[in-house]
Formats: sequence, C-alpha cells, structure tokens
Amino acid sequence: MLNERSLSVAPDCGDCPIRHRAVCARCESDELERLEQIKYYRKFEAGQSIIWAGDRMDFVGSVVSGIATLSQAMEDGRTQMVGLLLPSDFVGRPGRNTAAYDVVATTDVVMCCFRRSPFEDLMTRTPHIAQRLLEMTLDELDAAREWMLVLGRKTAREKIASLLSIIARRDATLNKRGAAAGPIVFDLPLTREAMADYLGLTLETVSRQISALKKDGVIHLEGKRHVTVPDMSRLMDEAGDDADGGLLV
Amino acid sequence: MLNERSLSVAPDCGDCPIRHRAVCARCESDELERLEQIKYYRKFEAGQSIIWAGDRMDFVGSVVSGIATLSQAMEDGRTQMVGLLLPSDFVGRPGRNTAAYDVVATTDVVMCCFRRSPFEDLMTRTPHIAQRLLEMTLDELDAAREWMLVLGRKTAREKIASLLSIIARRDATLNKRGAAAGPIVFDLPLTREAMADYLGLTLETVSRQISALKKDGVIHLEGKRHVTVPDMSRLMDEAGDDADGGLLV
DNA sequence: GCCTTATGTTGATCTGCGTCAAAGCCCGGC
DNA sequence: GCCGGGCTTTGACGCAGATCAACATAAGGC
Repeated sequence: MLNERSLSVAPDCGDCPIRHRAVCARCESDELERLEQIKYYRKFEAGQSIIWAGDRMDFVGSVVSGIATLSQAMEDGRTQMVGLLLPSDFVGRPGRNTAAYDVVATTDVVMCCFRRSPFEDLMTRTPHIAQRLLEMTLDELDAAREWMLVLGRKTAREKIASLLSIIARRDATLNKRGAAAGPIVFDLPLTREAMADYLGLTLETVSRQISALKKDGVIHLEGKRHVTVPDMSRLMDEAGDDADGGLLV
Repeated sequence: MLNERSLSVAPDCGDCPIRHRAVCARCESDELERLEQIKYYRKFEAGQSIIWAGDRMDFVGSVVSGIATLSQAMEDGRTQMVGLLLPSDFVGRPGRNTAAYDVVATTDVVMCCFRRSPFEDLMTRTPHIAQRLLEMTLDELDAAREWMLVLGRKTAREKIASLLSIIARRDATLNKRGAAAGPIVFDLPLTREAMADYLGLTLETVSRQISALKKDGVIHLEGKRHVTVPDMSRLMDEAGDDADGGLLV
C-alpha cells in the first residue's frame, strides 16, 4: 500500500511524519523535543467519521497512514468533496475551534495529533513551524484552485481523466518512483460515489466515463479498482492538462 | 466606491493597507519601519494584465484599491476564475518565483508591493508576519473550498444568488456597515462574462438567471450593474446556503 | 450628428449529464 | 450451499444549461 511507504522515506526524524514532513522541515532538535512531548496517535476505521462539520475541534494533526476525505454538504444532501487527505497531509486550523468540514476515513487511518492550544503555543515560540505550515497551506490552495478549473470547466470525461492523473501522480511520488516511462499501475482508493463527490458528478456518470476510457484503451481495469495506465501522456491529454500539468494534491 | 473606503477604516497604521491588514495585524513598530523602507506602489488600468501565468514573479504585495481577478485558462480558451482580489488581499507567494495564474485588473487598481527577496528576508526575521500570512492563506483556502461547493453542486440560479450574496457581504464589511436589516445596494464589479468565468457558466446563462431573479423580485436592477437586494435572507435562501452562510472571499 | 466597439439581452435549438430503474458482481454471514 | 447488502454497471428518458444567432443599449471617437 502506498500509505506505509511514505513513513519510511525520511526516517531520519523518527516515526512521526509531522516531525519531518508537516512541521519540522529542518529538523532542529529543540522543537522536535517539544513536539514529541505533546503528540499522540489516533486510529480510525474505514468509513468512520473523524470530525463532523461544526464540531468543537480541540486538536490538529497529520495523517500518518490511510486516506481521508474533507467534504461539505448542503441541507438537501448534495455533497462536494473539498480535500483529499493523504499521508503527511495536515488537518485542522490553528486559531479556529470549530471544524468547517466533515472529515471521513476512506480507508483505515492513523493520525498523529496535537492538542490545539499547546500546539499553538509552540507555534508562536517556533517561527519556522508557522513558515512550514504556510508553505503547506499555499500548496493546498494551489491544489484547490486547480480543482476549481476541473469543477467549473471540464467535461465529465476530462474530470475522470484528471482525477486518475492526480491519483497516479500522488501515488508515484509517495512511492518515490521517478517519472517512469512505462505503464503505471495503482488502486483507486475511492468508491465511484466518492469520485462523483470529488468531481461534482453523479456516480452513474463516473461509472459510464470510466467504462468509456476503458473501451477506448486509455486505461485497463482489473476488477473494479485496480487500474493500469499504459500511456500516461495519453491520459493527461484526455484530462485537457497542458503538458506536465498542475500540482494538484 | 467600496475601494477607497477600505483604506480609511483603520488609519491608525498610516495609508498602506499591508501594514495593518495584510501583514502587520499587531502594528509593532520595528517591522513597520522595515516594511516601510522596502515598499513601493504600482498602478494598473482597468482591463490591464497585472501578471501573466508563467511569468517571473519578483514581487509580492496587496491590493490597495480596485478589484482584480485571478484566473486559469486551458489551451482551448476555457477559463475559470480562481480568486477575486479586493482591497487588502495579498498577491504572490513567498518562495515561488513564477506566477501560477493570470492576474487582471477589473477596475483601476493600486497595489502596494515589496520586492520578493527582501520581503522573504523580513519574513524569516519577523515571525508574526508568517503567522499573519498563514491566517490569511487559511481564509483564502476556506473561500476556495466554499467556492468548490458552488462550482460542483449548485444550479445556475443558485450560483448567481451565491455570487450576489458574496459581493453584497464583502461590500458591506468593506464599508463597515453592520448587518443592516434594510435593503442592500451595491454595484456589480464584474461583467457578465467575468461572472460566468467565476461560476463556471456561460455569459448567456448568467444574463438569463439575473433576469429571472429580477423577474421574481429577489433583486432589482437599475441599469446593468446597480443592484438592490430588498431582502437579503431571501437571496441567501436562493443561494442554497444554510442560514448565515459561509465566509467566501 | 454617425460609426464602431464593448457589453448585455433574448430566442431557438442541441446535447451532456442527471434521474430513475433494473440487474450484475462480490463478499461476508448463517 | 443460500441469502442479503454494498458497490457497480448499463439502459431509457428528460431537462438544465451550452451553443448559435440576432438584436438592444451605451460609450467613445471623429
């Protein structure tokens, strides 16, 4: 699985990804020490809600393993996913005490958490934590904006191709494969319904477009979830992305 | 106009909004001094491009007056707006030297700028600048996510109502009007085409839906741009927002 | 005044995707 | 083994919004 792997890519800082990936990019020992003292782990099962929108949010943290989704719903039930959380992604917002979105574990999830107020204290005392968080937030903002183009202007087929590209790319970087020229293989971490919520489509349309891409030889499917992309550039072409595309999360 | 007004709401820090709004929320004198020494102003005319996507970006800054748009285009011309920049909004990304989006002045715009590298130096020396920037970026991220729900799940009519609510609300806060119970009046700062690019629609659909909202008495129009909202809660209802809605930029 | 250009409105028609419905596949429980 | 429930696929049909097109309005420039 892609999840465990990400832990081992930079083990120099120990086993908690927030130490080297999310917060402590430079790994100075003082902050590590202090972070270490206030951190704790939480586990969630696939399908379980991690946070409900509107809930009191008394912790921040990062995903250690597994996949979670961030989403927003209207009263009548229409739902839009607004974030996809993969290992090393940060959850929660310093300075806000109620959650703005629903967070749901898609697979089993382990999170590395910090109670909010000690974390905030630490942040004010440790400048580069805020800087690192700023960097990460700017990346997320770029991803959200890329996603807005997908939602607002792409056709269903392009949306599916875009999503597949994103997953393939994130999977590749998590697994530290370079931009391999050969076929790319991965498992879809989302149900058709979750993909629909991601892309602003219905699950039927998602299913139909995946079938169409398969029929046209853009992808191959084994079972419902295992995908092979024989030619990545062809897929990116279908996505309507210019050349090597954006940096969507 | 809404623009000039925003300058005078917090004059205690002088005439540059970046000092009190964008960067120096707490107005400590040292940083003010240093910021003062490296800042400069730039003016742009309505319709003029401020930045082209892919350009070298050698400054960061904030909007002093006027309105600008952030947008993204596909090769075939399809365009999606991904940000609306109003006075006090920050532009540019510390740590990145090429622009990711097109920035266009919608009205005449004045920006308060800082060359990027001195600004970055200053940021590393002045912790709370990074913290303030983080706060602003998180707000933008929330806005982008709210917007994703609009793009992905709302009908054309709801999209228009959402946009009108957002503009009404921002206009109200910029002008320091409280949540007045009476009718709300404002000018649309965007053409029909720009609204379409914002909402992922065509300009014809925008025009039709505005006409429909007018026919149904949700809004009144004088000329093409001057809008009166007799009952704000009615408009928000049309937007599909729950109660007092989100905090879209 | 008239001509041009940018902007907005409205109508007629087409189509991509949503909606409703039925059925297939796979896994876990009994 | 059989049954039930979650997930997925596929079909038939309708509609919201795109597309194509004509025209209206307003602002400059001369």
